[in-house]
Amino acid sequence: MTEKERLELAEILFPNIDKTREYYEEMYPERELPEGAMVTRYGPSPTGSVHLGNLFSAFCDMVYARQSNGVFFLRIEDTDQKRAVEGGIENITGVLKGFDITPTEGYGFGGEYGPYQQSERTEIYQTYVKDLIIKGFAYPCFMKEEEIEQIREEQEINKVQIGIYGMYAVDRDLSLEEVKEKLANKEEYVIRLKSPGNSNKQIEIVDLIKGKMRLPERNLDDVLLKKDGTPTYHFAHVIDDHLMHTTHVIRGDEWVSSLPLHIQLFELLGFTPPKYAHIAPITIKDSETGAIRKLSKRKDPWAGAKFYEESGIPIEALHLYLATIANTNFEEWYLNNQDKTIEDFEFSFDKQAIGGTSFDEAKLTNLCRTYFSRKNGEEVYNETLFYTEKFDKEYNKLLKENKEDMIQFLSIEKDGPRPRKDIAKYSDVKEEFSYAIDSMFQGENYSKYEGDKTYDISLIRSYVEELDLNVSNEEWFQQTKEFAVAHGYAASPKDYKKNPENYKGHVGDVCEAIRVMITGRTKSPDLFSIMKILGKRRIKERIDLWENFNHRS
RNA sequence: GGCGAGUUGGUGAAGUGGCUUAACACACUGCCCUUUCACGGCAGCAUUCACGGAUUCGAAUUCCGUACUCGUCACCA
Repeated sequence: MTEKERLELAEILFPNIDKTREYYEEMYPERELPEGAMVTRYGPSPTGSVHLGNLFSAFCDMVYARQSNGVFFLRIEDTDQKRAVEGGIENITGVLKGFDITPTEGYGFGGEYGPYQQSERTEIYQTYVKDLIIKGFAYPCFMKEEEIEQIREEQEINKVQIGIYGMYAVDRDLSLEEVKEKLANKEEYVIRLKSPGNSNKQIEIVDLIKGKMRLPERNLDDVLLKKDGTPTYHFAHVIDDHLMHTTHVIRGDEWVSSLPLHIQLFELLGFTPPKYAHIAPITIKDSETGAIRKLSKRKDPWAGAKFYEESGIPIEALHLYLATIANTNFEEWYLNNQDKTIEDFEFSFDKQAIGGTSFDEAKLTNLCRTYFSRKNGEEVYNETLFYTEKFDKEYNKLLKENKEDMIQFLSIEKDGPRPRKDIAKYSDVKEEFSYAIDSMFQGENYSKYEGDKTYDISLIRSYVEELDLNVSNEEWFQQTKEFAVAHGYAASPKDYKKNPENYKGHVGDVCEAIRVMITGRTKSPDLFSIMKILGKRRIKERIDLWENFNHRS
């Protein structure tokens, strides 16, 4: 086709497109940003619930943009209406907010480079396609599905490259008359790229994470515009990331094989391609088969973003975990810089794992424990209150009614250099501090106590009579020791171990009896602190409770 | 099948030719501390980096081959 014919063809195909590329280039000028600022983007499809892997890539986008004073924008990639799910977009923005991964721009966040929803940008894509047709880099292809399938089979038999290219691209060189005729017959068509590539040649691509890669040049006539006039991912990516001035494309590594196409498209359109960073998927070793596979929403509860919120895993702890898988040196840095936060860490692409990252649940749990141990009682109280507001209304009410007590209990052993690590998630508070709320304690009684020891109730009663709660922890323990000795117990476990026959037990046994009676558990934070908060009256009530409970059973 | 990437202890992993008799963390085990549980301290936990070959005075690190794993080969993203 001559240039004149291509011009005519473009007008026939896109009569309603009256803008030019220059129009859009002018509309979306270069961003004015500081030197080295990265512009990243998260481009989810609203096709269902958000996966941990999506969250991870969004997290990376955020972190790199933030540390370089750049821009992190959200773009909804909804070019496939067949897969769209009702409420999908709201779900995405909701999850991002919930996880404190907040774009600085984009769908629902404002910005000058919108619309940030691909289904709203059809005209833009078509403008550029029209331009490609005029330049002879694209053409309408009328091939039917069956036809393509047949070619594919033939290619498989002949063991040649599969796809539409070269001699298989039968509509590549249709004359204007032929196109007009098919159009008149209302034949459906897609717009394909007229690829100038040669698959025997290789191109070298530098990926920020994976390093240098040699890939064959793309020689396939890929689809640019689908039958319904909407773009494919590849085309939309190139147009959008150019117009939105993305500097760093961070995405899953399932895209590396289409990289040559993307590069080719950028070149053909006369754009400078962005830098690419392809991240490996988060994997897991299947507990049954032992095979390494992608995290699956069906099999692994922690694959879905909802899981973290529901089970009460603090967002900040999850960020910590995402940071440790994002940069392999983060974990050690964080450990050595306890006073710093994620924002103080400088992430870099070359510290990012090239192979698949395995999900390590134990490590996440540990991170959570560390997180909680660094929070004071009031913070834990407030955050737990927030969590239960949504997921445990009943307990939420109790927490509010017992605020003063709760904060005191949650503050035990918090001020020292060795804070306790007994909470891993908000939902643990209820169980770990089950003794903190009277009404709950009475309700549950001692049914969860699994020990089989019997304790000397009258001994503990007389202990409580003598008990002085207005002394220091050291004095209290000294007095407890004296009490123990006076009643035939050893003052220390060591004494007891030396001559067990001389004693009924040791101080620890006395303390255990008290602990079990007033908390219903064999382990708890500092006993004296608990007794102080409880006060004598409530301690006595609980001993009565224990007695009644034991008599019944 | 083609193309690309990966393969280091129970786990996550550091490591880019000599400083590695393989860091760090988690888990686990033992001991210590201790009123319980934790926390903390000490010690143990890969003589070896998928396998085979090559280069080199020297390789987990470079090269070739094999195996396995993952990704991709749509008018889905």
